[in-house]
Amino acid sequence: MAKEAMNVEYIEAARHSLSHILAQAVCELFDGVQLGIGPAIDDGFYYDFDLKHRITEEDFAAIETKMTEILKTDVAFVKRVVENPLEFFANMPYKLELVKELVEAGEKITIYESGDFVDLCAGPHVENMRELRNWGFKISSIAGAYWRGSSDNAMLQRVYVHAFASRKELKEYHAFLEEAKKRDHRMLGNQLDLFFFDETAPGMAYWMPKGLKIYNKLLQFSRDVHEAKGYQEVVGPQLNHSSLWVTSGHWQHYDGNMFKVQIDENNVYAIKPMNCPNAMIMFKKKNRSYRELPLRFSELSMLHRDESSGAMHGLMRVQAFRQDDAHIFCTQEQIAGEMNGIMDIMDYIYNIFGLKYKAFLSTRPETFLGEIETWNEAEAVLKDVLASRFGEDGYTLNEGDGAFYGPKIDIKVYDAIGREWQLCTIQLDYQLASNFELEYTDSDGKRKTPVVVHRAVFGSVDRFIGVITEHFAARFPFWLSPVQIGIVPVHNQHEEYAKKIQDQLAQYGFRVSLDTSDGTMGNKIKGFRNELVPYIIILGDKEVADGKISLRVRTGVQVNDIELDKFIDACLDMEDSYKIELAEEF
RNA sequence: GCUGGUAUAGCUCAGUAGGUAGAGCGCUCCCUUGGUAAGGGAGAGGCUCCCGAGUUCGACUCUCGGUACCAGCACCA
Repeated sequence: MAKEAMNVEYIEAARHSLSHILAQAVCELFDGVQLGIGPAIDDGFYYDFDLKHRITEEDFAAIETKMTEILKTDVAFVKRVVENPLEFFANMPYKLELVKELVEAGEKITIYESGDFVDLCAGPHVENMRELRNWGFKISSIAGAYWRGSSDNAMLQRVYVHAFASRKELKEYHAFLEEAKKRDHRMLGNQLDLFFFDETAPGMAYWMPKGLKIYNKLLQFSRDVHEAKGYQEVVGPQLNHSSLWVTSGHWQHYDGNMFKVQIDENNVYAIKPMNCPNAMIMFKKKNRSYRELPLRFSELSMLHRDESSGAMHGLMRVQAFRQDDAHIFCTQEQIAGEMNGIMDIMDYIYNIFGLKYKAFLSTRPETFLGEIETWNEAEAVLKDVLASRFGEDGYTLNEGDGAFYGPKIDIKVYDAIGREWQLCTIQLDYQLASNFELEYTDSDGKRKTPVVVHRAVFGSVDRFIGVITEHFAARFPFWLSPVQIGIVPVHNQHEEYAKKIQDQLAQYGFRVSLDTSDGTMGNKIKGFRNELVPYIIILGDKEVADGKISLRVRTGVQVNDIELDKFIDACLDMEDSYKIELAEEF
């Protein structure tokens, strides 16, 4: 490959070439190494190994040194077709498994040789190791990884390496990771006293007063938005008898993820992991007419899911959480309208938070329930909606990735270090309504089964708080800040005036904190700044005399001689229109 | 669940080649009456150093088991 083309393909080829160097280094340093695979990834590459020796961080330096030595040999990467691949790879069980499949598929088997090292590989590679001399690389971690991504297989040792076209870029990447660490919502949540976890309730957050303020603000926001869009909020039982879960299919398909409560020998209840079955029961409570459709039930109830121990991750993956859930009962003809309605809400909400997102459409899997025509029709509708909003190529199609009961649209956003999190999900369901024998009377007097749409925009409210904590680096917009305004009197003789200002602000419902403790004003300002309070009002002789206020904005801007009314107007504006930026002029 | 790692004061962390433990921040009190990110001093706080067993005269330190958390894999109908 041409070196001058430092494009995505070249970078991938270079990273992949480096993965061969890594594999060669590991083979030279340790005995009995069996090779798995070693692809390029977003920030470098990895290679999977099977060997007796447990690779630890202490080995990293030696491996890196060996890699550098190998690179200095200036050896070319040479591609060759293997004539008798099954013999060639006879002593390499993992490679052999891959080769067998390739041979069966009628593929030619190619290898790349770089000096003494040979690896099964389709390429492409750089031409010569010389090209990699200036690359910056560093082993980042070692972790277990299942062969071919299946937990039925052996676990190999995966060595992750960060690799960039220059040492400078590598350094910049490490700086980025450092920055990202500072945004970690688990650290910020603890530091700012928003939430925490206790060993006695893994994956279930304790929400402290300041964190709960954010939480409740989001719930209120969600309620306001959805009520305006014709949703009606409901609440179903937290604990439901197993018979309900048998009807819904969860007992059969979601068994391992439900917390159960044994009442007596014959009765087991499960804490709900989802709201849907309760929504079905609420629909079924009375005879429904087509005139009621689309019927939109929203629900913000607590959900519990028994997750496997390694899955938990701060607020991003928890065992107890709330979805801003809703179930829409509609006709097949109403699907497009409902989809657009949901996407409107999603777009409106994500814009308020300044979140960039990506859409994914998952279509009919191999095993599915229902009529194939219904599926095709539904998928066509979803594609239309997505194409009209994002363009034909503006979304990702995951063929065959849908649930067995219907296709779905997922929306993903990214956290501080680029980890991907699913927030919004919209799922069409052709199964649940018939499981529960839901019907409505259509205009022709016939009884018909409604289509069910499951949807959430925040996804999990808890996860959403995790994402926006990192997104804003805990510098929340004015309307979401637990404490919006801090007041620091220069001297305690100014406290009376400060109290007056506080009262006036509180009249508008703003969350104001007046610091009348013994500390110095420098310390008080420090306190509010560490708390990331949007505005600090400082009041001394000058302000008392003029009847005004002076302000320290979280951005660092200092503004003096402000009339309180002007400041209040600005605050009301930020509050009512959910502004992200803080006003700096009054 | 799997592989590897971590667990010491409210927080961030240090520490003991095995002899019951420290710093900074925070907290309390005193002095300081101060104009935009750390004024000075004193003090309290661990007595199960995550939990349980074992080795030992003696375990926070070593061994084994458990739990939680961290990185990754698997999982996320």
